[in-house]
Amino acid sequence: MNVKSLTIGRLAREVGVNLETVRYYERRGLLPKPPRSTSGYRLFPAEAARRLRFIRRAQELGFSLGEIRELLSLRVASTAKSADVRRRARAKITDIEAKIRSLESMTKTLRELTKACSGCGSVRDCPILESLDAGDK
Amino acid sequence: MNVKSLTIGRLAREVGVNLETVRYYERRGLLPKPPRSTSGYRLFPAEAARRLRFIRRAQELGFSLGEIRELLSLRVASTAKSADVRRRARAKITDIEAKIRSLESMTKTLRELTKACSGCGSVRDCPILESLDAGDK
DNA sequence: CTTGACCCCGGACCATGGTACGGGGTTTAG
DNA sequence: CTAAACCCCGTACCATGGTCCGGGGTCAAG
Repeated sequence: MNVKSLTIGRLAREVGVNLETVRYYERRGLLPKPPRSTSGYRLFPAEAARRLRFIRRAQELGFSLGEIRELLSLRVASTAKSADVRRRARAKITDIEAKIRSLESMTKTLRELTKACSGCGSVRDCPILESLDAGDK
Repeated sequence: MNVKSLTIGRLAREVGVNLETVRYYERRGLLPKPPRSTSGYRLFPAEAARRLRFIRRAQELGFSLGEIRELLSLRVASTAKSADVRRRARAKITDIEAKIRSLESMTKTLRELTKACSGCGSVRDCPILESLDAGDK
């Protein structure tokens, strides 16, 4: 209450997730355990909302909760050596760049598809459709 | 056997997935039902392997099997109107571009993190760590 | 001081995406 | 011709990521 804290219900509504999901993430260690009011209510700091949004965004990008925990731990690992954090961050960068390349090859193919089909009447006449799964890096 | 077909086991090994997974994808409509030998064995065309690799890659990028089926259907929808395929392809392009932007904001933050920390001895001294979840688009 | 909205917790339940099992036929190398 | 290796199918089981339930306490408005 001292600064500007959120109850679990407010937090969940603000971010647009189920209340139970917030508790679940806390159990799984993705959200730090918040302080409690005298009656036991969770009092989340405002930044918990940013963290929660980050988690959801990362999930949509194909990261598992375990991987997301790793990503988040990069900013929290106060005991780890800087060199270790850098190494792990670089590994993540490499992973993410591979994802970006895959996604770019998908959009490229899809763009060719929409362009090449502009003139066709029926899709069965479009040979370009054959190429969609060819984008192996 | 006529052209160059694969048994389910060969296909699975070639792509590096479990044999049961191939059957599962067939049930879910992600792989077209292959012709069968007289004794009932599946005889997959060589391109099934490409399709299977596409599926796995798309999964790593956060697409559900349902979404992947939609992506794949763009090249197969022989009854659909070209205009419809174009519309759906454009929608997918928009989705994918949003993913790319999210991933880019992640790598950007991670890169700042590795750069800014180059001089720090211990991570607790690095204020830049605070920024990791700030990349809201 | 009650009523409705909120919170607590543990445990049951659910959907997705597989993976394993097991009884039975097939194929192929020796 | 036989054993190993493969394939068939249906069904059961599993992990992940939630979601719901229900009995009970709490808080704020009227």
